[in-house]
Amino acid sequence: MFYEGKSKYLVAVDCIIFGFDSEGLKLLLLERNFEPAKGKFSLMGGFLAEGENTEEAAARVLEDLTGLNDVYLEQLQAFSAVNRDPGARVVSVAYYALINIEEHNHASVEKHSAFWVRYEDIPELIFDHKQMVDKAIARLRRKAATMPIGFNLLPEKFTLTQLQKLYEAIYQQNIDKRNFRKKILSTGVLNKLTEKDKKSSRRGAFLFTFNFEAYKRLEESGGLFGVNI
Amino acid sequence: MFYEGKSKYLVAVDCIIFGFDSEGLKLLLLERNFEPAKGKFSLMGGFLAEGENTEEAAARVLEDLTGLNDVYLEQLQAFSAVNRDPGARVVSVAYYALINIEEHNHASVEKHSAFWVRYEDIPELIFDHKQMVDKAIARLRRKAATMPIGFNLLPEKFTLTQLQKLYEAIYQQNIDKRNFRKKILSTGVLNKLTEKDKKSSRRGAFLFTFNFEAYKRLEESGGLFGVNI
DNA sequence: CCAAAAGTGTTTTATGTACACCCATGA
DNA sequence: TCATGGGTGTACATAAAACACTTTTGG
Repeated sequence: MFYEGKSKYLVAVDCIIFGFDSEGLKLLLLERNFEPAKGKFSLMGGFLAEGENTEEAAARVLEDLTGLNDVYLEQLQAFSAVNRDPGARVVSVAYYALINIEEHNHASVEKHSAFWVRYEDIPELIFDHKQMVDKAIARLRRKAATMPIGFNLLPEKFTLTQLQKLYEAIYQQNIDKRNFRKKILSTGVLNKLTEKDKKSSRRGAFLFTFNFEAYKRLEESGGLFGVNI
Repeated sequence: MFYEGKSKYLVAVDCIIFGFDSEGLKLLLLERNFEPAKGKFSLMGGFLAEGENTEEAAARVLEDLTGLNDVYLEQLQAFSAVNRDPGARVVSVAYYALINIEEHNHASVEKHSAFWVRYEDIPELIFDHKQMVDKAIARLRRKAATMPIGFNLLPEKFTLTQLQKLYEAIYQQNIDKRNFRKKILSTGVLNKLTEKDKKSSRRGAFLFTFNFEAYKRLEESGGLFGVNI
């Protein structure tokens, strides 16, 4: 038989979980309370179970940790270096997730001894998890430049200033306010509400929601920027 | 022990092998001479062996098939649907490769009952291989728009017309000759030789080689197109 | 009345796009 | 001498980037 004699491997998923709040872009990390690498910092992961695919495994791990389902989840790639995990040969498929940091279940996070850390302050991570994070941020930057996926990191209603701060956090650079507004409004993916958010200023800032239909149209037409040959 | 009781899986690699010649963009496919799906068409694949990572496995599979090593090889992603392979549960990591179609070993290819097929004429493929091909072409298009990776598909020395035909094949659309030359030459990644290729015209066309140093510089500065926020 | 954030337009520059003719050569 | 592919430049349109002031309002 064709498959006989072939080696089998443990298959894991690891999740690079991005969040965003007033302090900036953050990652959800674990302090491992088990061997190997107990006490070190890592991404949240888990093993693939028989009845699920890796995306389902990642979603399961994510829901277990944050209480959230239906989050933005995208596969990065597989990591398969022979000794990447010193405890056993494990092939890991990395996923990155964008979640609304306000909505997650704090109790679940604490139960796992997980914590949010600013992107600028990421500690040393075990195995190849740093490499996964670097790939994830690169992917997020590329993706956010062509599609407005950043909305997944914000509450349902948000101000343009919040959205701009998010983009500034993702790209780690300042953006001109006028140009940013011009550009993002020209895409038509935002609905302006009559409601204002008065938390951050006396004058108040208009709230916006995300327009999913416009997003789909944008996606079909190839994104914010067409492919220039 | 942490890893105990976890299921293990067969891990495969599948290669989407792109080639290019005067007829256009092509894919190297196999007619399977073994079950399951004997007689159907598929990508070239193989199982992960214990001492190698998936990239090495893909390179091994590729060298076995084409006689080529040191080819452009990039991971697409893992495919892990539970029933993707009806013969067994197999998690497959897909790689796409860009090879110089003239240089491959024809004997090896024939030995595997493999054959080149034009991108426009791809037959029905087994399992999720069509999905892999679709992802691969999308990735190739995106990548080729930002980095001049197309050179991997051409001989060492090539004419601008050849290069343009390659881009036209990748994007399946015509490109204006003057604009294409302006743009590609402005990147500085081409070395113009004094030598001419006289095969395709009486006048002859100047040959170019690829400038790897300029490529690296371009890569560091974020590609042909910067990220527009 | 003032501090603090919200909101708004115009000019300049760079990049992309459309478009048509002459050149060199071998047969 | 002519058929064939090689090679070139300019004008227009669109998009990005730079840049500073006015508005609102709660304290």
